[in-house]
Amino acid sequence: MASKDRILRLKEETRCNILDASLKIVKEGGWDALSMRKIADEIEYTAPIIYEYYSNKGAILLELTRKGFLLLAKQLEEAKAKHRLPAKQLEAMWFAYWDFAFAEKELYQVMYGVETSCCEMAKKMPESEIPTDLIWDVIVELMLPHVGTEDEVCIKYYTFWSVIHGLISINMVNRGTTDATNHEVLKAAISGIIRSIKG
Amino acid sequence: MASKDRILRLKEETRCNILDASLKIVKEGGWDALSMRKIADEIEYTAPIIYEYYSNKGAILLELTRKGFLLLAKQLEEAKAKHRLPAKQLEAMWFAYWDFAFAEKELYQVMYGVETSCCEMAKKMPESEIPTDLIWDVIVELMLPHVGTEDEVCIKYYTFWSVIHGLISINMVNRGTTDATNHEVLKAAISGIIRSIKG
DNA sequence: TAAATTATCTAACACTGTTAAGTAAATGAC
DNA sequence: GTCATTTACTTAACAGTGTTAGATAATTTA
Repeated sequence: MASKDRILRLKEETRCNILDASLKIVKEGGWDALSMRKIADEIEYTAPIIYEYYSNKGAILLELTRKGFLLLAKQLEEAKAKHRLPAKQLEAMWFAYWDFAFAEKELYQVMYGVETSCCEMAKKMPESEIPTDLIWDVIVELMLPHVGTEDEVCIKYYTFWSVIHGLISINMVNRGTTDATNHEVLKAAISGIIRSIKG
Repeated sequence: MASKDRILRLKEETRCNILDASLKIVKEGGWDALSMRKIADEIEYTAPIIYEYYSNKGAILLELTRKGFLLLAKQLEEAKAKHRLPAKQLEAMWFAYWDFAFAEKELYQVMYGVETSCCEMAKKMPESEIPTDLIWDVIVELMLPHVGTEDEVCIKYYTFWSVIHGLISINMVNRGTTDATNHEVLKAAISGIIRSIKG
């Protein structure tokens, strides 16, 4: 029967509408703003209907996560296709990764567990700058006798911080790697950056 | 009056107990498990009492964040004090930073917006490995004619991923740096790692 | 002892995710 | 066509969340 097909198509469309509505809500008000009732409002149903399509809220997040990975993969492939040399491809791919993170900020957040909601004021907390300053000072000293500019120190500091914080969050949120690999990555990165400062 | 002092001391103690109770709850059940009523239970009061000490839940998180930064700073200083050469100091400080993140996992999470709760299954999602595989392949190719071992590729992959994901999350959650600095860090890191692969 | 202040709790509001039960609409069989 | 069954959808509820207002008990002050 053709009506069966039509109904199946409508169901599939609603499944898709739920995801679209969710992403819309999140883009407007952040992940905290996402609720089953708001999704229902958006698709003009009541909340329990959503459970006919997704077993719970987590399943919706999971589906968005999946879509995120597929979109990221597509953009990585496109970036790769624009070059022939592996070195150029790799560079382009990581820049594509970077661009994806900010173009699809909300997807990136749910894919890799990056919080933004909580404690907006933590940015302005003076205590948060103490660790920064401590390390900053040592970088300055390491540069001596050359007196590094603000920018030079800043770049080195963020390079350090990024690689270490990145490795930490990857291990906390996603499936990280082995302790041995972690240590190897850390050691090599730190000594590499130190060399790049001294040299 | 001495009783005034005693009361003030008791109040200060309760303020502290609230933080201790919060951290205990979080360590037992993660950040999602933290609620005003559970904190109240723990300190043997009812929920509204907490609002006499902290204006809202966010203020408690903020205070824990502050304590986290101070503890991290202390450990960085201790690590620094163990060495004389700036290079050795820097190395020791970043390793101390690493250790802090896992020893005080819950504090690190709230300090730097690292989620763990949501989507535990996302780790096992096959789609999450597609971007990894795409980049992995290019790293392998870049190593040619030398055929890199699993470990060699893994270390390079995680080095790339860490620095880029780290820079992204720092910019999303904490106060990042300028676009120019970001770009500089990215460019230098990527070409640095590529050089370390080829050389 | 009486009044005023402080400490604490109960009850409520508006939310959240989720489930069970009920109702209306469409579909099936005859 | 009518009747029974299934499907679609809603309302109501439960247990939980952060937060506030108002009532009550305890303590301090006069």
